Amino acid sequence: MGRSPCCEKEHTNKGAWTKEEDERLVAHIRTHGEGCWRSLPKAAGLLRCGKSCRLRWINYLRPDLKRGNFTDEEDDLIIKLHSLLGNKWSLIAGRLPGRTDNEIKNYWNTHIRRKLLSRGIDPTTHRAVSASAAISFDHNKDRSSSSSEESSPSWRQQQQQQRRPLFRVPDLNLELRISQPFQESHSADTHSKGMLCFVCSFDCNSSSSGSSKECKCSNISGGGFLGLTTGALDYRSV
DNA sequence: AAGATGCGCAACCGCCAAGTG
DNA sequence: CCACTTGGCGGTTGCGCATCT
Repeated sequence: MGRSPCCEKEHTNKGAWTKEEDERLVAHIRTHGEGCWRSLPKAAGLLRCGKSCRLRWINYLRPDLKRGNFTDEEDDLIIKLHSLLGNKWSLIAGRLPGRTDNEIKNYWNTHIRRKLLSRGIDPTTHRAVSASAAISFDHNKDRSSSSSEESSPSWRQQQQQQRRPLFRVPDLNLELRISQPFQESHSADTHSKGMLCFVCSFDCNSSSSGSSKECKCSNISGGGFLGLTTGALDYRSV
Protein backbone atom coordinates (compact mmCIF):
# COMPACT_ATOMS: atom_id res chain seq x y z
CA MET A 1 0.00 0.00 0.00
CA GLY A 2 1.52 3.24 -1.08
CA ARG A 3 1.42 6.55 0.63
CA SER A 4 -1.37 8.88 -0.16
CA PRO A 5 -0.14 12.04 -1.86
CA CYS A 6 0.38 15.06 0.36
CA CYS A 7 -2.16 16.95 -1.68
CA GLU A 8 -4.37 16.70 -4.69
CA LYS A 9 -1.78 17.48 -7.30
CA GLU A 10 -4.19 17.95 -10.16
CA HIS A 11 -5.60 21.06 -8.50
CA THR A 12 -2.37 22.71 -7.40
CA ASN A 13 -0.07 25.23 -8.99
CA LYS A 14 3.56 24.34 -9.45
CA GLY A 15 6.69 26.24 -10.24
CA ALA A 16 7.66 29.75 -9.24
CA TRP A 17 5.49 31.57 -6.77
CA THR A 18 3.72 34.73 -7.86
CA LYS A 19 3.75 37.92 -5.80
CA GLU A 20 0.07 37.48 -5.06
CA GLU A 21 0.61 33.96 -3.75
CA ASP A 22 3.42 35.22 -1.54
CA GLU A 23 1.22 37.96 -0.15
CA ARG A 24 -1.59 35.55 0.57
CA LEU A 25 0.72 33.15 2.36
CA VAL A 26 2.38 35.87 4.43
CA ALA A 27 -0.95 37.43 5.34
CA HIS A 28 -2.35 34.10 6.43
CA ILE A 29 0.64 33.19 8.56
CA ARG A 30 0.68 36.67 10.12
CA THR A 31 -2.89 36.30 11.29
CA HIS A 32 -3.00 32.60 12.06
CA GLY A 33 0.61 31.70 12.64
CA GLU A 34 2.44 28.66 11.37
CA GLY A 35 0.15 25.76 11.89
CA CYS A 36 -1.23 22.85 9.97
CA TRP A 37 0.49 23.05 6.62
CA ARG A 38 -1.88 20.59 5.06
CA SER A 39 -4.94 22.72 5.65
CA LEU A 40 -3.16 26.05 5.21
CA PRO A 41 -3.41 26.32 1.40
CA LYS A 42 -7.18 25.96 1.45
CA ALA A 43 -7.54 28.35 4.38
CA ALA A 44 -5.28 30.89 2.70
CA GLY A 45 -6.95 30.51 -0.67
CA LEU A 46 -3.86 29.10 -2.33
CA LEU A 47 -3.77 26.46 -5.03
CA ARG A 48 -0.59 24.99 -3.62
CA CYS A 49 0.19 21.91 -1.61
CA GLY A 50 1.05 22.31 2.05
CA LYS A 51 4.60 21.24 1.52
CA SER A 52 5.12 23.88 -1.08
CA CYS A 53 3.71 26.55 1.25
CA ARG A 54 5.94 25.44 4.09
CA LEU A 55 9.01 25.47 1.87
CA ARG A 56 8.20 28.87 0.46
CA TRP A 57 7.70 30.32 3.93
CA ILE A 58 10.77 28.75 5.49
CA ASN A 59 13.17 29.37 2.64
CA TYR A 60 12.01 32.69 1.32
CA LEU A 61 9.26 34.57 3.12
CA ARG A 62 10.18 34.28 6.79
CA PRO A 63 10.87 37.78 8.11
CA ASP A 64 13.97 36.78 10.06
CA LEU A 65 15.85 35.56 7.01
CA LYS A 66 19.20 37.11 6.29
CA ARG A 67 19.56 37.78 2.60
CA GLY A 68 22.78 38.44 0.78
CA ASN A 69 26.21 36.94 0.49
CA PHE A 70 27.75 34.66 3.05
CA THR A 71 30.54 36.20 5.09
CA ASP A 72 33.96 34.59 5.49
CA GLU A 73 33.03 33.77 9.08
CA GLU A 74 29.90 32.00 7.90
CA ASP A 75 31.98 30.16 5.28
CA ASP A 76 34.36 28.87 7.93
CA LEU A 77 31.55 27.94 10.25
CA ILE A 78 29.76 25.98 7.55
CA ILE A 79 32.93 24.10 6.68
CA LYS A 80 33.63 23.26 10.30
CA LEU A 81 30.07 22.21 10.97
CA HIS A 82 29.99 20.13 7.80
CA SER A 83 33.14 18.35 8.87
CA LEU A 84 31.38 17.47 12.10
CA LEU A 85 27.85 16.83 10.95
CA GLY A 86 28.08 15.93 7.28
CA ASN A 87 25.14 16.81 5.07
CA LYS A 88 22.89 17.62 8.00
CA TRP A 89 21.91 20.93 6.49
CA SER A 90 19.12 21.62 8.93
CA LEU A 91 21.48 21.20 11.87
CA ILE A 92 24.07 23.41 10.22
CA ALA A 93 21.38 26.00 9.45
CA GLY A 94 20.41 25.94 13.10
CA ARG A 95 23.84 27.33 13.92
CA LEU A 96 23.60 30.12 11.36
CA PRO A 97 20.88 32.58 12.32
CA GLY A 98 18.87 33.82 9.36
CA ARG A 99 20.13 31.13 7.01
CA THR A 100 18.06 28.22 5.76
CA ASP A 101 19.08 24.65 5.18
CA ASN A 102 18.26 25.00 1.49
CA GLU A 103 20.36 28.14 1.19
CA ILE A 104 23.32 26.54 2.93
CA LYS A 105 22.97 23.37 0.86
CA ASN A 106 22.95 25.40 -2.35
CA TYR A 107 25.86 27.51 -1.17
CA TRP A 108 27.83 24.43 -0.26
CA ASN A 109 27.23 22.78 -3.62
CA THR A 110 27.97 25.86 -5.68
CA HIS A 111 30.72 27.65 -3.74
CA ILE A 112 32.29 25.81 -0.86
CA ARG A 113 32.62 22.48 -2.61
CA ARG A 114 34.55 24.14 -5.39
CA LYS A 115 36.57 26.19 -2.96
CA LEU A 116 37.66 23.09 -1.06
CA LEU A 117 38.36 21.11 -4.21
CA SER A 118 40.49 23.90 -5.61
CA ARG A 119 42.58 23.63 -2.45
CA GLY A 120 42.86 19.89 -2.77
CA ILE A 121 40.42 19.07 -0.02
CA ASP A 122 37.80 16.43 -0.47
CA PRO A 123 34.56 18.21 0.46
CA THR A 124 33.01 14.97 1.65
CA THR A 125 35.76 13.73 3.92
CA HIS A 126 37.52 17.06 4.54
CA ARG A 127 40.81 15.32 3.91
CA ALA A 128 43.37 16.10 1.28
CA VAL A 129 42.48 14.42 -1.97
CA SER A 130 45.12 12.41 -3.83
CA ALA A 131 47.67 14.48 -5.68
CA SER A 132 46.60 13.13 -9.05
CA ALA A 133 42.99 13.97 -8.41
CA ALA A 134 43.91 17.46 -7.26
CA ILE A 135 46.06 18.07 -10.28
CA SER A 136 43.41 16.70 -12.56
CA PHE A 137 40.85 18.98 -10.97
CA ASP A 138 43.11 22.00 -11.19
CA HIS A 139 43.71 21.41 -14.85
CA ASN A 140 40.06 21.11 -15.54
CA LYS A 141 39.09 24.16 -13.58
CA ASP A 142 41.88 26.57 -14.23
CA ARG A 143 41.77 27.02 -17.96
CA SER A 144 43.93 30.11 -17.83
CA SER A 145 47.11 28.34 -16.82
CA SER A 146 49.44 27.65 -19.71
CA SER A 147 51.57 24.55 -20.16
CA SER A 148 54.78 26.52 -19.81
CA GLU A 149 53.63 27.93 -16.49
CA GLU A 150 52.69 24.46 -15.28
CA SER A 151 56.13 23.08 -15.88
CA SER A 152 57.89 25.79 -13.93
CA PRO A 153 59.03 25.13 -10.35
CA SER A 154 57.20 28.18 -9.02
CA TRP A 155 53.97 26.95 -10.50
CA ARG A 156 54.42 23.61 -8.79
CA GLN A 157 55.08 25.31 -5.48
CA GLN A 158 51.97 27.37 -5.96
CA GLN A 159 49.91 24.30 -6.67
CA GLN A 160 51.27 22.58 -3.58
CA GLN A 161 50.44 25.64 -1.50
CA GLN A 162 46.91 25.64 -2.83
CA ARG A 163 46.51 21.99 -2.01
CA ARG A 164 47.19 22.66 1.64
CA PRO A 165 43.97 22.56 3.61
CA LEU A 166 42.60 25.84 4.95
CA PHE A 167 42.61 24.20 8.33
CA ARG A 168 43.41 20.70 9.36
CA VAL A 169 40.35 18.76 10.41
CA PRO A 170 41.54 16.07 12.77
CA ASP A 171 40.42 12.49 12.54
CA LEU A 172 37.06 12.61 14.20
CA ASN A 173 34.58 10.05 15.26
CA LEU A 174 31.52 11.57 13.70
CA GLU A 175 29.11 9.19 15.32
CA LEU A 176 26.33 11.21 16.92
CA ARG A 177 24.94 10.05 20.18
CA ILE A 178 22.69 11.42 22.85
CA SER A 179 24.46 12.27 26.04
CA GLN A 180 23.96 14.19 29.22
CA PRO A 181 24.32 17.88 28.41
CA PHE A 182 27.06 18.26 30.95
CA GLN A 183 29.95 15.95 31.65
CA GLU A 184 31.72 17.07 34.75
CA SER A 185 35.01 15.36 34.18
CA HIS A 186 35.08 15.81 30.44
CA SER A 187 38.45 17.44 30.04
CA ALA A 188 40.55 15.28 32.29
CA ASP A 189 38.64 12.15 31.42
CA THR A 190 38.71 12.67 27.70
CA HIS A 191 42.38 13.47 27.53
CA SER A 192 43.44 10.85 30.05
CA LYS A 193 41.87 8.20 27.85
CA GLY A 194 43.77 9.51 24.89
CA MET A 195 40.55 10.50 23.20
CA LEU A 196 40.29 13.48 20.96
CA CYS A 197 38.38 16.41 22.33
CA PHE A 198 36.85 17.91 19.25
CA VAL A 199 36.25 21.20 20.97
CA CYS A 200 39.95 21.64 21.40
CA SER A 201 40.77 20.04 18.11
CA PHE A 202 39.60 23.22 16.45
CA ASP A 203 40.29 25.90 18.98
CA CYS A 204 43.61 24.72 20.34
CA ASN A 205 45.15 23.74 17.06
CA SER A 206 44.06 26.73 15.10
CA SER A 207 44.54 29.48 17.65
CA SER A 208 47.79 28.38 19.17
CA SER A 209 49.54 27.57 15.91
CA GLY A 210 50.23 24.12 17.24
CA SER A 211 52.52 25.36 19.94
CA SER A 212 50.31 24.33 22.79
CA LYS A 213 48.20 21.26 23.26
CA GLU A 214 46.56 22.58 26.37
CA CYS A 215 42.84 22.04 26.50
CA LYS A 216 40.73 25.15 26.79
CA CYS A 217 37.50 23.34 27.52
CA SER A 218 37.31 24.68 31.02
CA ASN A 219 37.14 28.18 29.61
CA ILE A 220 34.08 27.41 27.60
CA SER A 221 30.85 27.93 29.40
CA GLY A 222 27.34 26.85 28.56
CA GLY A 223 27.01 25.09 25.26
CA GLY A 224 30.72 25.09 24.53
CA PHE A 225 32.16 25.28 21.08
CA LEU A 226 29.49 26.29 18.57
CA GLY A 227 26.93 25.43 21.19
CA LEU A 228 27.88 21.81 21.04
CA THR A 229 28.49 20.14 24.30
CA THR A 230 31.83 18.59 24.76
CA GLY A 231 33.02 15.04 24.49
CA ALA A 232 30.02 13.65 22.69
CA LEU A 233 27.76 15.69 20.54
CA ASP A 234 24.66 16.66 22.44
CA TYR A 235 22.14 16.29 19.70
CA ARG A 236 19.52 18.34 21.50
CA SER A 237 21.65 21.45 21.55
CA VAL A 238 22.25 21.53 17.83
C1' DA B 1 24.13 39.86 -32.53
C1' DA B 2 23.05 35.25 -31.63
C1' DG B 3 23.66 30.76 -30.03
C1' DA B 4 26.12 27.82 -26.59
C1' DT B 5 27.49 27.02 -22.14
C1' DG B 6 27.84 27.54 -17.21
C1' DC B 7 26.10 28.96 -12.84
C1' DG B 8 22.99 30.04 -8.99
C1' DC B 9 18.97 29.26 -6.77
C1' DA B 10 14.05 28.26 -6.02
C1' DA B 11 11.23 24.53 -6.03
C1' DC B 12 9.98 19.67 -6.32
C1' DC B 13 10.31 14.74 -5.11
C1' DG B 14 10.64 10.85 -2.33
C1' DC B 15 11.80 9.03 1.93
C1' DC B 16 11.69 8.84 6.94
C1' DA B 17 10.36 9.53 11.77
C1' DA B 18 7.11 11.11 15.03
C1' DG B 19 2.48 11.55 16.30
C1' DT B 20 -2.25 9.89 16.65
C1' DG B 21 -6.36 7.07 16.92
C1' DC C 1 0.76 -3.09 17.76
C1' DC C 2 -0.82 -1.36 13.46
C1' DA C 3 -2.29 1.82 9.90
C1' DC C 4 -2.26 6.21 8.59
C1' DT C 5 -1.22 11.32 8.59
C1' DT C 6 1.82 14.99 8.91
C1' DG C 7 5.99 17.59 9.16
C1' DG C 8 10.63 17.68 8.06
C1' DC C 9 14.83 16.58 5.61
C1' DG C 10 18.30 15.75 1.90
C1' DG C 11 18.92 15.00 -2.97
C1' DT C 12 17.84 16.48 -7.36
C1' DT C 13 15.87 19.14 -11.11
C1' DG C 14 14.97 22.84 -14.10
C1' DC C 15 14.50 27.69 -15.07
C1' DG C 16 16.44 32.20 -15.69
C1' DC C 17 20.33 34.95 -15.98
C1' DA C 18 25.23 35.89 -17.02
C1' DT C 19 29.18 34.98 -19.54
C1' DC C 20 31.61 33.11 -23.33
C1' DT C 21 32.47 32.01 -28.21
